[in-house]
Amino acid sequence: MKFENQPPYSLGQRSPSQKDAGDGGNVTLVSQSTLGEINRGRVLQALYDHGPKSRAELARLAGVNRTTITGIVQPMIEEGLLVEGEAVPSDFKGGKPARPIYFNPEAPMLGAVLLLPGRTQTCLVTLSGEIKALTKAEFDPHGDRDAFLAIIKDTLSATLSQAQQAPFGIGIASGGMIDSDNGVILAVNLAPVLSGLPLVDILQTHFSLPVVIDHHPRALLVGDRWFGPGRGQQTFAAIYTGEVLGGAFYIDGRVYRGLAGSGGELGHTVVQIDGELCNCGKHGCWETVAALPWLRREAARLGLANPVGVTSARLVKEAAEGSEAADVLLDRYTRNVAFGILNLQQTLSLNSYVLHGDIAGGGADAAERVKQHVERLVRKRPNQEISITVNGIGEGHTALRGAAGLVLSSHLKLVI
Amino acid sequence: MKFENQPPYSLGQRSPSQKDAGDGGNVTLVSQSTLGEINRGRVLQALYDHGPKSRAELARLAGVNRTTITGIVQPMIEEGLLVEGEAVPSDFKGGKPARPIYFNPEAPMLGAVLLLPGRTQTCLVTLSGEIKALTKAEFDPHGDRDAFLAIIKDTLSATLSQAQQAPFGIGIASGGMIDSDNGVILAVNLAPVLSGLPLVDILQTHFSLPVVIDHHPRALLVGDRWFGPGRGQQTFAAIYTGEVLGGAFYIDGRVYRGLAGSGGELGHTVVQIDGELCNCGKHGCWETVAALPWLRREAARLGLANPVGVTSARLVKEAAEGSEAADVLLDRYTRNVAFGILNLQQTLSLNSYVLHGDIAGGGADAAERVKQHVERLVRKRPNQEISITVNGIGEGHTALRGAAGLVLSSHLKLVI
DNA sequence: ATAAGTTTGTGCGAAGTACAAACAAACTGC
DNA sequence: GCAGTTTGTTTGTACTTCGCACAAACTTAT
Repeated sequence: MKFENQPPYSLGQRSPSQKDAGDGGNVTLVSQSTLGEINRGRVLQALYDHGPKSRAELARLAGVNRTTITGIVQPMIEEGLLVEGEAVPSDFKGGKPARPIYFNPEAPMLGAVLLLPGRTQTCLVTLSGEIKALTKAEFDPHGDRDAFLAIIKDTLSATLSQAQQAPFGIGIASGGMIDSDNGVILAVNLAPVLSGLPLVDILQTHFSLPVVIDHHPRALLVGDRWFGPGRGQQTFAAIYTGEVLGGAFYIDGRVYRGLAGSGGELGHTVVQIDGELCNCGKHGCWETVAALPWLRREAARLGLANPVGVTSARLVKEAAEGSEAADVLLDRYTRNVAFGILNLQQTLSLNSYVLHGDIAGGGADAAERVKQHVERLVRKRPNQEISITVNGIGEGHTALRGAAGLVLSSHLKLVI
Repeated sequence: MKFENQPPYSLGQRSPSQKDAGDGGNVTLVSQSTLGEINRGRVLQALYDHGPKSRAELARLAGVNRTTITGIVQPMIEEGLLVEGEAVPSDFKGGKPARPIYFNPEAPMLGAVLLLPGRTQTCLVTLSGEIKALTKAEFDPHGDRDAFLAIIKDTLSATLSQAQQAPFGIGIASGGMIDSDNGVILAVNLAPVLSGLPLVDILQTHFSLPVVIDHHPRALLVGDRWFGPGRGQQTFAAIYTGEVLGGAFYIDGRVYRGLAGSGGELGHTVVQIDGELCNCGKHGCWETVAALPWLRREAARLGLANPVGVTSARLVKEAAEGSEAADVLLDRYTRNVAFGILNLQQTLSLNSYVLHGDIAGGGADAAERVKQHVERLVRKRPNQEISITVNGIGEGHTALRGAAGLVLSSHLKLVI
């Protein structure tokens, strides 16, 4: 038959942003090789989420045949990524003892770099999250690009020289605007030396290792996911407050990036249309009312001592000691933080938020205040409890583990 | 070896919302049957996105072997879902003529229901998007549940009786708060008779057909995706303005739902912390400044004639005729609409927005104004153009096609 | 009219991966 | 020592994609 007299297959006009892709465009079939990779990644992810497990336990968790699991894990045992543990006496009457499987401590490690304006840290991270060979350095944020590259290469070389074997790759967490698809630091206002730097290509060429980069809040999220309170969760968000405000989300088992890593600019969502001028040029951004500059300016207005040194941790402490001004300011600040989380919750229903940075410094008390404000604002849904926690691990360490986790995600295909 | 002396595999405490799932929890491996289903769905999706294609063309698009495509499509031709078209003379010198493949016009159709307060429409939709057997009915929004169920069953029966064979299933688009996982209408403020109704189970039992339900803006999105300006796109959003404001997003090839369909309550994200009281109980929601109530109240304030009849279409027309008040009001209104899109863009970088409802009634002019406001507010990223279009198809028809598309998504596994 | 060249669609066997069943190994309790 | 149970391994089957060769159907040149 002829395919004529059919209604046009696009009944509305196509929008201009995405006309037909070229050959081999967005049609992706899954091959059997890909199937194998997907399943290997999911087995490894299950070990991250559930800890050491035997083949039979993994088979039960996945609802598949024991021989399927053996077929998946045996090659990884043989190549040294996984190792078999000692037999565990059974909980049952009789029964062959189970042999749990987990990551080989002698497997290659992961390289990690944290890039902050003017300073950098590098380290190695084991597959189970231990940090080794931590090295720190400083650089001139307005200095010469070649000088910076020499410093970063030297610092990384010092770190990598302490590994017995080549790591799987190097992950980089950086502030600023990052193009994570092309591995380029687009702009860092506080460290112009970094702006425009194709750091991934440079380091890949220099070290002959895979290199991945993402921006700092997303690295925090990945750190939460693999080694912190997000472990085993399918959906949650990381929110960072400090001099600036940022966030990232993990949705249905994937880090949300948006096009070229541009998603998640939460600090510049607007919560007060006619609010104060933001440094991005707009008015009333969430960052203008939920970051340290606002907090310190209000502390000065309320007459708190040494306002430039005010932090959430200090306010929690002073409120506990009876200071009403501290209590009032902390309440207003946590309410402002809550507005952005409310908008995120209304938009995406993530239900679980991990706080980092200054607000995390306020501990469980600050988190509980934020949670109470969010619950007052969000319309309740059946069976949907909102969780707001803090990541109690030191800031640099979460970001470094997160940078390492970027390598896990891309190299071991732990996330599909 | 023993797995002792290892760092605890959760270095931070887990947040309380999602402890370890039960057996068979969130570990999902992919089997070869699933692989086949995924690939069949992707081939069908490619036909939706690209129109009739031959096996060789599909193989090129997907980057796989021609025998792979033959193995996938032949069973669907044999079972009547697809059909081979007439040979198309080659563009080349020589070469066997290609046989394009597309949906069989005699394949089963899709059932669709649109549920609005007090009225309903049902129809059949062909796989290529034609609407047939459209039936309308009214019901008492405060009436008796059994009376309503009788009306909906009768209306659907009338529609389904005009199909030569049983449709694939029935999709329902409804206003209000919907639990799309369990198929329950949780609450509809303007039609209390629907609140708490497990409509999916009721209709599945009555008609012995698969039934799916989702809320109205998401059905609009699905309609855009399969049959409208979203066709072939991997990422875009649908925004609906009217008496209320709502939206939905399609991200990386999937409809975003959030837990039990709760994501996407865009109307109740806050854009003005100390703004006017919203009917949800909060202050300053996007809906309070970007829906018809605000528009009509401001029209009255500005002294426009017949303010209760003001719409975007009317303002566009009057502004074109020289009314400065209309022009000013339209500009303020499109700016308010732009704030919510700005926040969505900052959060998710969707880049492509399809407008529905009243704002779409303002046509390309209103869309262009919204776009200009958004572009003034959003910080430019390299290679990221923002597109804002309107879906020019009649409102009811997009939603009905969207309801039908819900069946496509779930029954034919066109979206993974 | 025939042959060369090209593209599409089909047939056949190989490869990769999961599944089912049976069996061996390793235990507990009687 | 044997029955019962669980874990891990072996063997063969099933499903799906891939590679290669060949048939079919055309255009162009001789």
